[in-house]
Amino acid sequence: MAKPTRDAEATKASIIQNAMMLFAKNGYEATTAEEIAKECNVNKAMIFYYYKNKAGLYSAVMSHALDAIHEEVIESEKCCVSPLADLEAFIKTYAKYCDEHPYLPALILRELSDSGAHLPEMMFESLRKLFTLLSSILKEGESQGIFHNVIPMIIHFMIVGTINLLVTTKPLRANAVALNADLDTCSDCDIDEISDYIFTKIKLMLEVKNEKNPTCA
Amino acid sequence: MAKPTRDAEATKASIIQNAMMLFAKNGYEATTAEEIAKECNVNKAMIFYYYKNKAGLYSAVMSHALDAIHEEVIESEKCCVSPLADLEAFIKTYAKYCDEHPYLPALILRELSDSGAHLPEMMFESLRKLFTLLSSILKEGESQGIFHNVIPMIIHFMIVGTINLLVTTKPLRANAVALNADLDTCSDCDIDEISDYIFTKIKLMLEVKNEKNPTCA
DNA sequence: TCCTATTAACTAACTGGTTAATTATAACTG
DNA sequence: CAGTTATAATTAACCAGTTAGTTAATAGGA
Repeated sequence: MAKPTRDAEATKASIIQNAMMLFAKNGYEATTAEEIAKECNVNKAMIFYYYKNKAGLYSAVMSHALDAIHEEVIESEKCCVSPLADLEAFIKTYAKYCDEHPYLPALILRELSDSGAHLPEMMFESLRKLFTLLSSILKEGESQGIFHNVIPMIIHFMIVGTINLLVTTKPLRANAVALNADLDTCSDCDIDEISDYIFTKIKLMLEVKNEKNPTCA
Repeated sequence: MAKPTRDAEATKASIIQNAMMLFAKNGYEATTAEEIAKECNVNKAMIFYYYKNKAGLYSAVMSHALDAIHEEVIESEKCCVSPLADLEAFIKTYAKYCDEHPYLPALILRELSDSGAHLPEMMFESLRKLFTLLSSILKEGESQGIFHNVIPMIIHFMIVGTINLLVTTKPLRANAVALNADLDTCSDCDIDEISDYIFTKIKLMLEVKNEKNPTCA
């Protein structure tokens, strides 16, 4: 069937998608309603028709993105074999999703750097769910005696922050190498190497017991 | 001596300081020239007189901030006792500086999440210097056989990213606890605990040799 | 006097948001 | 099923407020 001349769902979805891309690329303030409308060949008024105002659109975009990643991570992790396997699933799924949807980490980073200035309640919820998920994995690992000396909030930012930064700075790092060849910005590292490395290192960090002088039995 | 009625240096410095604060708090686009001018009791035209345009001011602000932190880290680290001590100095100095100047991490995060979209050359240089510093510490440690399996770029983002996020989200995390008491967002952690924890964990992560099965001797 | 610092007033461009009119479509009706 | 109607989707034109940047005039100090 040919696509209908008017299709509310398609229009709404198109607005969300293009807005997400533009918000991520240029930030909230620098992105104009007209720009978004032009990008998806839709009249500007449609944005206000469907999302009331710019803040409403932003809120919709963020919830959409965060819920999507949360679902993905939940999905991959429902196995519950062991805290270690869950941790690995968390890291790798999060990394892979970010790599495939690079606007997401940019949006999250920007929002966090505002300290949630215009962070809608709904979005805050979604962010919190992700943290709660990792937190429970870490605490389970600690109670099983696998992980030691865990501060979930710090570990969470260590994982999520590192991945977000590596994904968002990908073009920047490639550019840096072009300007200065003897600078190793890991610009060739693909996302699998990166998430593998992060998992390996976080694992080490959590598994070793005595922080000052690691001794073996 | 009484402060002169006209003092170019003081005016310039005042503009930089207040602009830094406002850019960090509200972002580049959301900060207006008039707002900055009002904040430092200076005529708006002075901003354009001294910094040509908004982008010029932003560039000046960023260089100023980044050079300051770089100098601070260099200063504390000139001891060169050992890679481990240098690493500790790097982490703790960076963390302390961020805590004392919380606009800096917000600015850096925002800029990185743009992937340096309007990142001026000058500022890029300053960011690079910081990375080069840590990189040389890590490589020295590796060549001395203290650190193992180091990818400087990832470790750099792990350290700097974690600290930046923890500093910028401080108010957000406090707020989260107020809304949901059984959520541990590390809102009471002070910067010394945090940097100590990060150093301890990064140390573990780098010192243990075999990633798969850590063995001793 | 001459140069630098400073100001108030101005403008041209842009932005979020509105509105009244228009079109497509589905539902109803006889 | 043709024709009517109600309503949801879409548009173009517009508005009021804001913003970066300019300019011409002025005041202070060496």
